[in-house]
Amino acid sequence: MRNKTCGELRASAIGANVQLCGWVDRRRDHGGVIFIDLRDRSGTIQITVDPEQGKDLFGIAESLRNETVLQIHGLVRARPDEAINKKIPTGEIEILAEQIKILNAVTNTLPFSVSIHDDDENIKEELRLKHRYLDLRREKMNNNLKLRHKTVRAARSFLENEGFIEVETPVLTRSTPEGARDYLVPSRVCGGEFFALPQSPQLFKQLLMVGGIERYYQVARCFRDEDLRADRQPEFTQLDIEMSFMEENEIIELNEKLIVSIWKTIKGIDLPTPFPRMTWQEAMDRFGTDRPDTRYDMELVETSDLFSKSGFKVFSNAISSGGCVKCITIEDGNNLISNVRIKPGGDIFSEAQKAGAGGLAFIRVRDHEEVDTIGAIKDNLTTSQIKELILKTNSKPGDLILFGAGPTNIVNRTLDRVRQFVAKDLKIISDNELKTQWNFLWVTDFPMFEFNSDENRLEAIHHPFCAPKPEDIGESESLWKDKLPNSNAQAYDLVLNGLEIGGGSLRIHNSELQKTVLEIIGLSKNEAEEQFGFLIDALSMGAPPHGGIAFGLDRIVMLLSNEDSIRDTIAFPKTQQARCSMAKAPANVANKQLEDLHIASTWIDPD
RNA sequence: GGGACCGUAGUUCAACUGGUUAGAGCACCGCCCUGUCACGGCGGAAGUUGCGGGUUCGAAUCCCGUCGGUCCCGCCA
Repeated sequence: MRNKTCGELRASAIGANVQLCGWVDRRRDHGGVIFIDLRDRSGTIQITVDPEQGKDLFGIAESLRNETVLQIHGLVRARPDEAINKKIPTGEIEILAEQIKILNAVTNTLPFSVSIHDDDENIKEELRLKHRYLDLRREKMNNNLKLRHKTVRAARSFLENEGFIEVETPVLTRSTPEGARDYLVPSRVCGGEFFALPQSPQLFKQLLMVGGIERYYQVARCFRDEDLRADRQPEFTQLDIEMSFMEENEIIELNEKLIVSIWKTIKGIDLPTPFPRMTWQEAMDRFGTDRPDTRYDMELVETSDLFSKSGFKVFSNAISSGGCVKCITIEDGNNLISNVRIKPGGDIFSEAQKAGAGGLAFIRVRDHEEVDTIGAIKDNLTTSQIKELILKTNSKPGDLILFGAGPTNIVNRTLDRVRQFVAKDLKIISDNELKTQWNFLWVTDFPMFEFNSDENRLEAIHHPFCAPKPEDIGESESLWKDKLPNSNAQAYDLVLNGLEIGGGSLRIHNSELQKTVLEIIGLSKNEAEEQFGFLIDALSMGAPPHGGIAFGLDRIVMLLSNEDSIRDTIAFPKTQQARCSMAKAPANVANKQLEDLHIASTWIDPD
């Protein structure tokens, strides 16, 4: 149908007869001469329709509307000097139309403009999702999908060179107790039983290692039936990787190279390596989170020593009951942030509250080591304490110091949140830096478990297949059960600008150790056997040491394309109600279908 | 499950503390225009103000409910 694309033609093609296909991006009708911007995936080019080419041709050109699908036969010719458009790549030339065939007319009113000229227009997402096919035709979305493809291709090509093979794993699998809520699929053949869609191919990729694949990857669709966010979809894509006979450091280094090659391909950037690394403990101490945004400072400073004997009860009580007092220093905060904002009712105060903090103490540093604060604090501060605080926080006159006091996890959560809120609010990183700075960080040495107080049991931080640090559990099997709860895992997350973009670990390849871990998270022997028996069996039949990682592809593409939502990187995403407003899914099904599946709905329509 | 914000011609927005005929750009329809490129000019059509209820002499505006969308907490790696 075509022998050239719109965007590829240049002055070198002058004199050629070409056939093009595409959409009418815009039509400019001068009565005598008509210009059509014809658009395809590659770009746009101007089609000129001259009345001298005949009434029929001109009549067709007059009837065209935006987004009409055309096939054009024409002659590539130079534009007159004064009509050259330097703003577009094809601006030196135009196509003199000799034949226009309407491949498909637009008979419906368009819900929004697709034209590249309107690409920055603020179209409601509701509409975009309903008519996603049109939305995808827009330049921005078209480019995002191309960028996504290039990202995957770069990963595939890198992994190919490193000896990885792509293996598909089942989408119909079994439900497992840990982690997110499963999407379930009733089995017709096995009445009363259900498949679950995989939250990740975790177990299968480990079993591929036991199967001697040694190096596996997959662009894997994963499903989690939890509430949505801007960066969370019920179905999302992981770049899933697993390898045998690799130590933690070797895995990290290889994955770092993978990321470097992706950024080189997509952005043309040579990322400096090695990426910085930080233990989980250090991340929590210095930033209050396991995924610190290291593009700016404002680090958390531990001031418990200073206030342990303070007469300010909020501080001293926090410490005596096992918690801590930490603070962040906001440079020039005295000018930038008013008391209204950090006192009850203020926006910064309520950020702290949302994190669970009871309050948000503050000290304003003035000249000559004087400070301003509330009376209750000031009355209990000695001159030497002030001196030490200023020294410790490295603060100077004009700075505002904000305090969190209480249980350590709440203090960390609070100050992390306030730190991010203030950084965004004060534009401590400029909009430009936000989009051009790539601060990668490996966070390592996660604890194996954390206590779930609701269920009164230990819970795996990543998942229950992460291997502990060998030095933490020792050689003696009989001590594992006691040592494991306080062990760290050989687990690592890759953090980029405060977002987790991947995470992985070495896996347990010893069946006894695996049994012990399952026991610690509260599975009985029977439950462990029932749910993970196949894994434990496999581990006892010559499982190689192995480990891997999974990257959140949607998030990576979101960052590479400077989008704020992963929906803009997914061709057909779901709304926040996990609904597809285009296909109108989910939807009711016929009773017969339910009968076949041996299930009945308990749903009662509110109407 | 909870909190916040949003919903007005096809679309993007406007309409003061509630006030009588709900406006404008683009798109659409008609006419004019031979070098534009976000072409231009003249004219026209286009509305259950998401839906339901309430308050009021009077509701796009205030209140309640509901549906849809977005952001966030819980949840989720």
